[in-house]
Amino acid sequence: MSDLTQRQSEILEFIRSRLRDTGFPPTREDIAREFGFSSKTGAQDHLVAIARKGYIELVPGNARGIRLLKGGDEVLSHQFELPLIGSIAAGTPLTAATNVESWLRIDPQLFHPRADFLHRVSGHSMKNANILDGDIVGIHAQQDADNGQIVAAVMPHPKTGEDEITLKRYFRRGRRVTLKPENDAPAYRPIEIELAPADGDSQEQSPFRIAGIYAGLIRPRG
Amino acid sequence: MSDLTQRQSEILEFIRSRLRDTGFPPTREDIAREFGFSSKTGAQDHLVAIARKGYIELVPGNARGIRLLKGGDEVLSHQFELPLIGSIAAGTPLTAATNVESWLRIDPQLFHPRADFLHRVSGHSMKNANILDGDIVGIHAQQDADNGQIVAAVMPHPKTGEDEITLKRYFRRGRRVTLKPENDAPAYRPIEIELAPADGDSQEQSPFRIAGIYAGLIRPRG
DNA sequence: GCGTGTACTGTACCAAATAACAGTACAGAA
DNA sequence: TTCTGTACTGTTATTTGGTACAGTACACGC
Repeated sequence: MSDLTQRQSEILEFIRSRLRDTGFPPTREDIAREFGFSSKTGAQDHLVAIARKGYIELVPGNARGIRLLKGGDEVLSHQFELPLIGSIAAGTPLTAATNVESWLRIDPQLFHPRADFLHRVSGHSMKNANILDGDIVGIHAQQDADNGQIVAAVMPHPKTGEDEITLKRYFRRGRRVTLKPENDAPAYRPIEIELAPADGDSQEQSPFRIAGIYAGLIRPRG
Repeated sequence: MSDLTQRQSEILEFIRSRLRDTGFPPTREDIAREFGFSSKTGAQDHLVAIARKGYIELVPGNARGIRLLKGGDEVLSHQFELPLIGSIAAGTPLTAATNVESWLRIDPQLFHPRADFLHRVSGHSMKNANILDGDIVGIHAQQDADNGQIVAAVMPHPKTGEDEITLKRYFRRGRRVTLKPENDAPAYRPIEIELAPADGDSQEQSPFRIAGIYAGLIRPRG
């Protein structure tokens, strides 16, 4: 259906999500920041390409002058839908199109705080928090969390090495982070992480990052 | 309905029309030009007033950072909405308009079996089934149930006498029905009910009826 | 009469944002 | 091999747009 390249449709999807979340389109700089470009020209080039293919219209000289053309009513319907995020392709932003398993028709505003995406829980590690295997949790996207909050952490799977989302209760003291499962069984051990010192020049990748905080759940069966 | 002044609602309407037509909000200068102000400060003052009254949100430092809050003309089909049933007015069918507290935008097909209506749980009587106070349960409407299923039972409140919905685990042996809470605390006692003999002419009201079976839940907060 | 809110004009500053120019690198088709 | 398109980095010029400050005028309630 799409004659857009992978990257281009990711960017188009980002524009849609920004419209959904903030009510207005992103700037070139917003796009560059989201995808990790160091220059906004990269974003501009993509926009021109997407516009040339007829998916958006660029209004010259206007800040945020991006108008969606195709799939316009899709934007409206996406207002009450949430992406279900499965596994995470390396180096992609979380809600990139490739990581979206499906869209579920649920009003994001049902959750408090508002949910930005969904994730299906597998396993029983959060049993004591009444989050069960097969539940779909709503996650409010944010980069940090308070002590004791349940977070969606992104970290490589111990065996496959592929990035995945897990729910854990978050505690931090200084540079020491503890991610604690909520299950008394001995198999469930807290994960201890020592954050790299924050010297601006460090190239080191943190072993995990917070994708957001737990904002509620859906249990799809009785 | 509107605590906005004449001028303020004109400006709000202009913002809406711009979003419809161009896909992004107007700038202060756009507004000033439209209404013939010679200075954009006039527009800014109006925006601040409208924001203060809760109709829009201004995102500081962002070009066109205007977000609509109220009055998004949401003409949505009920196809992807479910009624939240609160207390039940005497002699009304369950999903009669009077009993509907609100409509929540959730795809009924998310639940298995499909949900026909929702009900907010109050109390901890189903704690062991991992259904908590404040959870919103999806109910699949049907008149009977299998032994061991969790049902939404309609019965008069012991004090007020008003019909209400409660969740219980359902067991039936002959004419004897047991509605069992899922909580070990001694305060939660099973309810035992003797059904009236089923002679077709009986005018007798059964002391309870099954509104449907539990089909899953939504927990709206983290 | 005084304070408060609405409805503007006019000036000014500066961060936000667009947009153009000059590159590099790589992949696939002609 | 050359050409075209994608996917960027880096720099700079210029405009757009937000916001603060200082006013004027009028209406309304206390």
